[in-house]
Amino acid sequence: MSKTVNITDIARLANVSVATVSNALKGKKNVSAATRERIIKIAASNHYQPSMAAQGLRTQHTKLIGMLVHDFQNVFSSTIAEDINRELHQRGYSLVVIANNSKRLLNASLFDGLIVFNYPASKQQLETIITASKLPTVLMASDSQLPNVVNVVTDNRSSVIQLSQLYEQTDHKKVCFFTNDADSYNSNSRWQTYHDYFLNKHQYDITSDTYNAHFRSEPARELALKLLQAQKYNFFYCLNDMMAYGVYQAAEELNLTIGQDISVVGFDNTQSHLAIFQPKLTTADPNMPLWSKMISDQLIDRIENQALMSNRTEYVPNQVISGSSVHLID
Amino acid sequence: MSKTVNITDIARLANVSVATVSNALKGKKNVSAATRERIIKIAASNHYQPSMAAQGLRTQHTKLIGMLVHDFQNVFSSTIAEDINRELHQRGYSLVVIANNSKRLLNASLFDGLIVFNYPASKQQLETIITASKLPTVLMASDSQLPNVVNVVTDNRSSVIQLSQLYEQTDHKKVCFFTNDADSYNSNSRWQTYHDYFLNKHQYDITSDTYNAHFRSEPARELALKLLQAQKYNFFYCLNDMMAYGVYQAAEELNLTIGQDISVVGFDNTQSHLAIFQPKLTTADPNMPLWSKMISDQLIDRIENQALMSNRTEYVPNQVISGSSVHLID
DNA sequence: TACCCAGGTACAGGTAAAAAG
DNA sequence: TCTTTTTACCTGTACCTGGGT
Repeated sequence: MSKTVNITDIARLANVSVATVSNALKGKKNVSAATRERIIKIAASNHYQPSMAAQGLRTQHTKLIGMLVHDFQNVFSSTIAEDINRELHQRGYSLVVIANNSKRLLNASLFDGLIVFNYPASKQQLETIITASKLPTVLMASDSQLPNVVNVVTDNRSSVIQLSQLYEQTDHKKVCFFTNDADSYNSNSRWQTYHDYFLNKHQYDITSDTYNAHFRSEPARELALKLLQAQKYNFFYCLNDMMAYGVYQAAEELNLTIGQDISVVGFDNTQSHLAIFQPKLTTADPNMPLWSKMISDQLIDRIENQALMSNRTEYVPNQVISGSSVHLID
Repeated sequence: MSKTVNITDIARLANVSVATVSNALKGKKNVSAATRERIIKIAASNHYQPSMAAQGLRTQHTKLIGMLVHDFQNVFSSTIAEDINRELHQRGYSLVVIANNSKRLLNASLFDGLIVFNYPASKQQLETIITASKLPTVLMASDSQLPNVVNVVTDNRSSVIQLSQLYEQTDHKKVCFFTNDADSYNSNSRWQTYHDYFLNKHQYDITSDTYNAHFRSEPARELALKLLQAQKYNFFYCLNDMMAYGVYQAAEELNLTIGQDISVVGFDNTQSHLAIFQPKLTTADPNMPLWSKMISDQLIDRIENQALMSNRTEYVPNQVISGSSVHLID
């Protein structure tokens, strides 16, 4: 393991001071063109790379953005990390993804900013972590009011309303709703909108037809199995796609045809390289590219321009994707 | 954004030198119990966290392991990152996942070690990156001979032989092989074993019945569609599961029943939260928990014990999972 | 006086080793 | 010997000084 070459080595090789090397490589203008050329050449041929630790220590920033995920596995089948990474990279930042059990890194002045994705801690716990980290932060599924936090969330409302309207175009009138735990932002915000819509438009309170399937497919499958066998419902509003998948499985087991015998809608347009909704699921697409861009922009604004430190919430417009999982009458 | 509290602040509050604070918090024994107690209490109540940059700069290590992935999406669809993360965390290291375009971090003395997962660069390019980084490295799909590299790879040979033997138990004798590009370690090593087996056991050279579907499902689907329509083959040896999925799709489009009309085997036991092989695919399971443990152990040995710097390759035993995707005769 | 270019120095926040009480 | 402090150091960057034109 040969010693890493540092700025002192380059200075010696170029017969200049370390300050001049630093100035030359950082593009400062108090260096003659000739000297700069020479230094750059020497640095390159010796594969010199400044130490992040030294740089970070001196400048107090690292150009590193941390993305905290609950665990690496379960996190996404979506492209979100990839999209955010691309946006940040374009702006000169690097994204690093860390899991739950590496929270210590958040308080170690390693990152310039923080993105929290799908983190299933309670809002309270999450806010403790963020406050301790003192980092400018973007939350992707929250309505936190912390001052250094921007919430960039999918605009649940408009899609839920569109999905609700399908109820008026089908003869499947026995509707139920599959939700997540009580502290889930997306579950709450979607459910509330469904609730208000059905109450106002149809004088119907959906509360007693709401079931918590934890945003996961297996609990949804079991629940749907029971409910379908009892013939209690024929329209399943699932507040995310995973649960819709559970309903698909249950239907298959009971030889029911989705879009014919029962209707199902999801949310999130969760895609997987393997796999698939057959027939195509009607769901809401969160517009990942735009979402990613808004996240990056908001976060970098916070980092580079402390003026904007007030809390805010940004809504990412999304769009309903029509499949054939709902039985429409004409 | 309040100033982060540093070791000097704690020293002042505790009326001791910074060295004593450092010693107390790091568990060094040259500090009295009373002083240590007091310092720990003060540090905790002020949420003091040492700066990684300063620590890393001084000690020349960070307890950070970088995992380089081609893109985030395909890593997170398996349990491997999560498994490795758990192992490393137990040993006092943190895993951070970075993508392709953050390679600059590898040369910045940020990581103590490097894990490369499924990185589709040529062996040559990969070795350049690793050499430049000067980091102890574990490769998960390679037979690189670099001195600071350990290859921890799935033991393709034993599984391939077991899968080959299915040929003798079926009446689907028209076999073909779906591979990846020429520089893929797993594709090559699996194919070579198939090739040798069929040549030795059946005096049959599989070369002209080999097709590159790039380890992806879509090319495999298209290829299979053509081959099935031509009725050229009825047994598809896919060198990974993605391509097997493509064959499943093609079969469904042509109303062929897997395990009945045609036989398919895969490799890797790729699981997805959504989705699924119907009927169950016969494939090889890589034993992720063991694989993860071997990776962590090997890497940490390299980092902490420079004595072991010679190159080596470790094989992770795996196991064939029998599904019903092969039509067996009794 | 002004600018150009280079070097000296303090410093970021810790830790290891030597010195001292 | 036991504690604690002093000093040097890790590797860069920001700022200031100063000679030359």
